[in-house]
Amino acid sequence: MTVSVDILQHLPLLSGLPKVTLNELSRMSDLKTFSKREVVYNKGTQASHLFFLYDGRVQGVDFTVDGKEVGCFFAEPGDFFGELGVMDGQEQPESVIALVKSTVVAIPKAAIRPLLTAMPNLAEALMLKLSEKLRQASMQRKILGLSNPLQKVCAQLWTMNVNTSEVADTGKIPMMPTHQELAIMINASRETVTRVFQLLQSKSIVQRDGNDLLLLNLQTLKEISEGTREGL
Amino acid sequence: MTVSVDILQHLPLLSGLPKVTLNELSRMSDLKTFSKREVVYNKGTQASHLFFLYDGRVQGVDFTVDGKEVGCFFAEPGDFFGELGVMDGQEQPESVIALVKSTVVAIPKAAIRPLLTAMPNLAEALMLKLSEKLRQASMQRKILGLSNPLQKVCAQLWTMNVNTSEVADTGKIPMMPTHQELAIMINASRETVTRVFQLLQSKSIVQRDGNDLLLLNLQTLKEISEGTREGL
DNA sequence: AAAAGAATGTGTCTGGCATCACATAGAGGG
DNA sequence: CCCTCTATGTGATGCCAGACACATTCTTTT
Repeated sequence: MTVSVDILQHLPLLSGLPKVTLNELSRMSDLKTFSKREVVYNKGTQASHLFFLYDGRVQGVDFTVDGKEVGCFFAEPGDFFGELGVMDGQEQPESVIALVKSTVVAIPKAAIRPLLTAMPNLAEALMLKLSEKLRQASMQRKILGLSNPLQKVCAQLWTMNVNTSEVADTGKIPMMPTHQELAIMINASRETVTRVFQLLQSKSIVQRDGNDLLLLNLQTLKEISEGTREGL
Repeated sequence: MTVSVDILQHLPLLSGLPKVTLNELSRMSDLKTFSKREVVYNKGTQASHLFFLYDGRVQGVDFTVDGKEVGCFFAEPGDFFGELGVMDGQEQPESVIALVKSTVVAIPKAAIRPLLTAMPNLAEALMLKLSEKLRQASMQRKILGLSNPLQKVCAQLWTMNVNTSEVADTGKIPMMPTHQELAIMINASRETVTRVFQLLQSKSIVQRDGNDLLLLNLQTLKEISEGTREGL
């Protein structure tokens, strides 16, 4: 029932807050660990907390009535999620599931709401974060519009890439999601994703490295995702 | 180079502002008319204004490299758009095009930004609006995940419906977009949308009424969109 | 009223992806 | 180290939505 101030301070959204506020948040917040596959919260529930991913990876998912899964977003360490229910008081629009063992900071809605009006720069920061989320949604929408699964996968990998250096021609995706988890993000079948990966590996564009995925040729990856480079 | 205070006041986001502020905004803002098909702003440009749709209907669109159009959102009177560029200073992620003759209020970025920090309740209102947009994006994502075009169309119509009364079993979509414009929203071909409409009309679920579309049977519409009602 | 241009309607064909059905390979746990 | 479960790999099949090619209707313009 207490999260170290140090941890809170390293969350981008909260880093600008004064010590005294952080101390208060620290007392009210909670650090929870979720094992692989565990549900952080369910679609349709009322939001009681704002969540920050401290470590691991979670995925927002929804299910169609016929049982098909739809992937909505991935969250990386530092990201927050579950904000919609906190902001507008409506139900959570999707469920969130831990893809790997994950550590999550949960801050009660009641602790966050007052800060939004009291601290203008927090409101500003949140605004920026929401913009970022909207941009990501927009990007994901474009990926879904691609006709070719190869393009979809490459575009998705491109957005997930964390550039190690600024001018690197290689990249890395830590704690790479499974084919299935990727598939529901780009609206494709698991098998199709597997086949695409076969191709990308055979062309030395990507390479597995334990739990991580190495992107060996970012240039080509990008070109494929953009529909250039017709010759595979 | 002036928009009447009355118009500004009727925009949901601004309705809570004090008279003096509205007066100031009024002086700096601009009321522009766009004819059908006209571009409000282009993807990739820097945002100079925050836009509010006063009348008509606009669509956010993007293009894939191979020329295919992707529909991102529809905006209805009262909605704002182009906010991302204003908020984070990045490029506009998509182009916005008037689907019918539309009237748009353009407020300079420089006039809006200071208000966000000065007026906490405006910030709050904006936050809510951004949440709403995120929810819409989430909803749209789910529509794209549906496997059946019939379901997609029905789900899209369902989200576009403006309920005339609260317990109505019929609805209406004013200034109905064309099949093509719908198609790019749900990631389907124009012909497929046409065929779906043939079916829906033959079953008396929808009916054209000039520029509007009447939804004659909301119940069935919803059931189809949810995958229930297998027998057409 | 005529003509041009949008929007919609409809048939045919085909390719590519989902689906199913397994095989194999890893990972984790006792 | 064996066993179980999950993840990945791979072929065969079917089907449906996209692409193309027009016809037709509706709208707008002059």
